[in-house]
Amino acid sequence: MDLENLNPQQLQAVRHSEGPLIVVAGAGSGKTRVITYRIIHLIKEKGIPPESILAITFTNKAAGEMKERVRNMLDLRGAFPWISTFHSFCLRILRRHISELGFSNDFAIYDAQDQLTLVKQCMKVAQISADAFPPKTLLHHISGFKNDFLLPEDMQPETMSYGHQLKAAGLYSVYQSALKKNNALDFDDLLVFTVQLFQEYPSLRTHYNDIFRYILVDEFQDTNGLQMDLVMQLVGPQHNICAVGDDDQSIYGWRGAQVTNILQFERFFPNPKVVRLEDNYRSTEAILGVANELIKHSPSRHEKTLRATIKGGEKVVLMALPGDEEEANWAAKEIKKLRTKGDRRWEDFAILFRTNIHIRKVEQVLREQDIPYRLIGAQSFFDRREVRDVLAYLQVLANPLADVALLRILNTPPRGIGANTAMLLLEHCREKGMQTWATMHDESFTSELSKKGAGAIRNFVELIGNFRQRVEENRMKAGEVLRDLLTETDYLPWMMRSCRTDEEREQRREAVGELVVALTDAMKKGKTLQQFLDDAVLDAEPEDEELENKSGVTLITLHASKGLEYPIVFLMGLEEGVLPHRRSIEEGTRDEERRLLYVGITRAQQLLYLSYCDMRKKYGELVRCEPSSFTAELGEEWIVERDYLEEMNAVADEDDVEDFFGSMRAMLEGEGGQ
DNA sequence: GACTAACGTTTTTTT
DNA sequence: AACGTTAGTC
Repeated sequence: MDLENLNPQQLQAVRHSEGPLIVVAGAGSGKTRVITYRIIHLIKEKGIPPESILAITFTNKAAGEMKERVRNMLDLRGAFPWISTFHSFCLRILRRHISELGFSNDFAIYDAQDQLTLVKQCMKVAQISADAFPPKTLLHHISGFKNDFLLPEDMQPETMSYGHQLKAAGLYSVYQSALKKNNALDFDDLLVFTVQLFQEYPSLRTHYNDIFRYILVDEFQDTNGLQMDLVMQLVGPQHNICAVGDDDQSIYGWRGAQVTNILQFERFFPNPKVVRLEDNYRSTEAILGVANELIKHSPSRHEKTLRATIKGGEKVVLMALPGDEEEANWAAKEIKKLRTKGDRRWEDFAILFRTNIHIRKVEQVLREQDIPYRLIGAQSFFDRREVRDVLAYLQVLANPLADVALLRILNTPPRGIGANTAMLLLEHCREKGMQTWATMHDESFTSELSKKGAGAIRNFVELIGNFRQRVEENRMKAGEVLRDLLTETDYLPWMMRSCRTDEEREQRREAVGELVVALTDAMKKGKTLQQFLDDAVLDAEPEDEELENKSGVTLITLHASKGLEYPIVFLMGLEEGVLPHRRSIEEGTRDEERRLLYVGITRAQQLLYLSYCDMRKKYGELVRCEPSSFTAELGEEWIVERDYLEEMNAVADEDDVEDFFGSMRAMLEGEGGQ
């Protein structure tokens, strides 16, 4: 293996083998390379069996990339390191062992929307007003409890002072038993139950300790308490843990991430070897100058400075604009100009924003200007209504207890089971403590209904039963069965009828078509319906090769941009209230917003444009904006401030002169002609 | 029960 | 501006 192109620090990290290792890796310091080389080094030079290496990342994208890189450097058949996200790792453990905790192994996973639906249901049961207590907030608190590994029975309401958290503590057990009744786990549960499993069954823990001799965790600054617990459990007595991260890039505090996990790593794993990667190979000196200047304002951090290996570079532009429309148009124009003059590809550009909502304006302008773009993350494929409907059908086929899914499709499309019947159904379930599916078979329930209602329920039960059987009988044809189902239930025609425009119709048809193809593919790969649904929830990016290969300008949120890099970056919306976000200002988490900006800046390789507006549309209304307070923290050395309006006026003046001569010429020519 | 129109609410970031 | 919820009508 060729280690010569690594710098001394990188080499140290790669070569270290026994005992805890922490790699503090600044942005663009070749972190991914170190991780990959380290894995390869362990296997090839130290003779470690690949399957005893576990690498954990936060996103599927990162996991996928790591797998890809390792695969390219390793021509192993069969044995391969286990590389996955925290959540999918836990999922695999739980699918095998969760029965020990009294759950059935075919549990469903609830995503954010499912969780919200369930919380709303629970709040109704517990008679909590959704007006006084926003369901989202309660859910957020429940998630907070879970991230601290607090179970419902650990709640101590008397220690809680304020209303929302207190209410959430009360709701927690209701929510948790509702999940259990639905045979479902939410995202956090995947971790909670795994930690619980290892806690209650030490032999199981030892078993996995024996399997995983070397553990590597990427983006360590983003681990929360629960994830730290899991890491501690997984790391056996040998303490062969390699944690890689950068406290300056900690941007998931709102999800319970604790920077102390990396800042005080030695508290968890004594006497770690510490390696710092401070040489940046990604960005110009100018871009790094701005980044370093900004992050100096960040309190309590590992002291470090990113050193530029690429000297000089164009100054970073800080542009003032009158409005968001102009901002988007300006970027579009600049991109077009740079592409032709600078011989760039569309893929070289990225537009970064604080929130998804802001991306829409840019998207619209790019479409108008015929600039191809790829939207990352924003409205995920799996968030589309028709996709969720179809997945709900599949979930009901896969898992008879999937109540949230069942209720979603109960009357979608309308089949005579209206609000009344649904209400009776729910009440009956609650009274008898029965599952929805079982209740629909229950004589004492159906006899309560009108003749019409009872008939509708009977038809529905028959329909689902019928298709469940058909899927069971022929897995390979699951795609076809799904298509039949959507036709026979009138779902597809019904949905098409409800579309207002042809474009919408086409999009929906496509989405459903893609889903059918994806299902068929998954079945061909030998996956179960269960696994297909797992992938849909946990890896919510569309598994769409077309989008992967699609060329174009990247539109992406700051959060989603972490770990990525682009030659030219436009970072928009540097306004007080946007970045830092209004909520962050209220909650006092400005420091995290600064790091978010830092992450954004360090994505840029060659050119960086920062911009802010005077006015921006908010809730469909024009609102005045202040430049972000962060703009004052960027230093002056590498910044050039520009004003769009002034430049336009200057250009207009030039145009006027041009116009004057033009009309003179026309006049003279006109005279000459006479 | 199904459909429509008006109303009110929403917005952080992700597995 | 866009979405979900609700009240009112057939």
